Amino acid sequence: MSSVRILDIASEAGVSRSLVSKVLSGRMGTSTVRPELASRIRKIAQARGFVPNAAARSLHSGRQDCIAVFLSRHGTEGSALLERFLDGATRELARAGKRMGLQFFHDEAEFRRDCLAAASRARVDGVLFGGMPYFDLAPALAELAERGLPAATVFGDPAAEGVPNAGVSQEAVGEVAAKHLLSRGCRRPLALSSPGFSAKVGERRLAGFRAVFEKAGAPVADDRVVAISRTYVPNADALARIAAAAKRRAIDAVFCESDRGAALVLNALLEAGVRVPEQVKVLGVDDSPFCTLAAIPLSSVSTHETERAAAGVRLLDEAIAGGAPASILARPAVAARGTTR
Amino acid sequence: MSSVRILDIASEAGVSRSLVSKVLSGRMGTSTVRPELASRIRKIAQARGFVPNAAARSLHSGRQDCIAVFLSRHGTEGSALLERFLDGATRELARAGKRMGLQFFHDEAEFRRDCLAAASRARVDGVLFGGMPYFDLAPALAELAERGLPAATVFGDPAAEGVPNAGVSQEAVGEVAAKHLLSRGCRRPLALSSPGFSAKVGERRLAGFRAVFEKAGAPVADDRVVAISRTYVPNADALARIAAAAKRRAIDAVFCESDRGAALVLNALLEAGVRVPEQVKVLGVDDSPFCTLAAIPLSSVSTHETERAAAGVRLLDEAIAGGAPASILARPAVAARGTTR
DNA sequence: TTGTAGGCGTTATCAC
DNA sequence: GTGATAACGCCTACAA
Repeated sequence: MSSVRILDIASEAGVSRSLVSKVLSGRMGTSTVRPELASRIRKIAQARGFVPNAAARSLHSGRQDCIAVFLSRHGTEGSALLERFLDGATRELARAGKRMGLQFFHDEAEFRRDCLAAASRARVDGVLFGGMPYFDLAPALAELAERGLPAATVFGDPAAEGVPNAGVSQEAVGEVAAKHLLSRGCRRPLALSSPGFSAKVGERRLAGFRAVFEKAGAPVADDRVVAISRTYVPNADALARIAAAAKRRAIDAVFCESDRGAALVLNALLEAGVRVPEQVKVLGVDDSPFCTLAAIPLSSVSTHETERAAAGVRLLDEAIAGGAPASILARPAVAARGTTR
Repeated sequence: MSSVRILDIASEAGVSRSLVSKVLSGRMGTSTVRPELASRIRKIAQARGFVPNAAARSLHSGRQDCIAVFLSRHGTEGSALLERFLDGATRELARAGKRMGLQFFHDEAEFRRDCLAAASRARVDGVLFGGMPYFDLAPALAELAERGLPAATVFGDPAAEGVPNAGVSQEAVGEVAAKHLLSRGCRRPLALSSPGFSAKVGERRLAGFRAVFEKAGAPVADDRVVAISRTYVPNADALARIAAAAKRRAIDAVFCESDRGAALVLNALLEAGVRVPEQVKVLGVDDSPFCTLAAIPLSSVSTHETERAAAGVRLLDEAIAGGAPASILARPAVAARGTTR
């Protein structure tokens, strides 16, 4: 019932525990074994389904083989952002046989109370952050560093100096979006821009977007940039103005900073009798699962969340191993669907 | 840098390790301490930020304080099912200071290769299942039992005898849906029914649905039941037939077994010029986040995934502690929105 | 080529 | 009231 130990295998094989340990780990040190004895030991271990006790191994190694994973849920409902993050992260963790202490948080208070309290070297080897933070994590990251806990982030932009991040170029998000719309013949795009969080995500995406259109000889005038709130969703007022602009043919595309926003824009356009994509094309960001369920399947810029999460785990592992890994930057890509056909 | 140990506190307080351990754990056994000494010890521990070493504690207790969480992703993209599951499960795990080994799987092969291999008493104390399984898990559960690993499931229906489940009454899903539509004046509903998995989820939801309408004197004729595939999504053909039925006023409501399906039905109806909800009401199941993003906000039956996941963790904990917890059954509830206004 | 001894940090039993 | 000691299972330097 209880697990098989090295001692059990040693007894059955009539050898010492150390020999079994060495043979099974493959690290013989200064020792040697007769090949036949080694294979007999391995066979017994296999037959009895030996798996090393995680706690004992951790106690010896001084590692917990467990990382804390803190995910901000801010503005992520339905975007599958977290699900994709976890898909990538767990794949990488499972490969390494590591465990995790997963916690979600919605705001700073919750973060300090529930998450930070659980981050100790006596429980985890490091901390991985994901989701969409909307408060400054720098102080928390400094506190973790003080506790000797390595950290890594999977955010669009790095959260603090010295903390490796598996990010995505925000300028590139705007650039690939613009290039895609240009290739579809758009010349008068409207861009929804949110202030985002401290790193000015929105501004930089917008900058990339505008730069491409500018270079193509079709600069995006200020009256075709609509500021939206931090929730990345345009309000009724903004939607009405967008629909009106579309009706009078002042715009031929809408680039939204989120799929939620894009879905709402799409609905508003259709309701106003605007034909999508013939008259106006719509492009979102995140490549959310519900894109395929929209009245017209929604095109969207993917920021490769799954792959970045896996990369984040690897960055953290490097840091835990004592390295000083550099942040990485993923290239976004457009998933083209009905709204930009 | 490295964590503070009991030994460190004992040195500072000028007492033995055992005394510190007893005082901090509050389990004094046959011992006693002077209150002032106890509080001095506690103060030192607090000041130095003492957190017991998880590995050492596990080694002593024989527990890993870690559970395996295996989530089937089958048919869950965008439904937020997994996200909600994890929200509930992690909250409960964090409360108990437990870790988890999370793994996603898509099919049986992946499950056997990636998940089952990681389930050992030497690594985890038990196994929790969630998501939507679409193959028979009974053999796997039997194998876990053989390994002495307790298991619990968070499925609609129990997956195997003797494995506690935090479920939801499938009949009740149909019942609350029917009652809701009845209360909105519907008398000629159409029901989309999928074969679901082995436990005949679809049939039982349908049975509950029909029973309520039958009792209300408006039985659901067979020609108003449309069978759909296991993916819970109607194909183009089915959508066309539904729209046609709606146009000739043969139906006044559509009850879908999933929000994905409901979203597609809604789109098909609107495209065919059917007014929703005036002419036909639409009701889904799962209360997915994208419900609020549909052309008309989608009403949906919630099966309380978050709460059930938390309950699942508690069931598993009971089983790990040696108990034989009974399965529980949640009552679904309707989240009423635009499509059943 | 094989075995012994000791330590990782915590807890529980028992002796003082 | 307090402390010494052994045990959990694994790993490794060192002895034989």
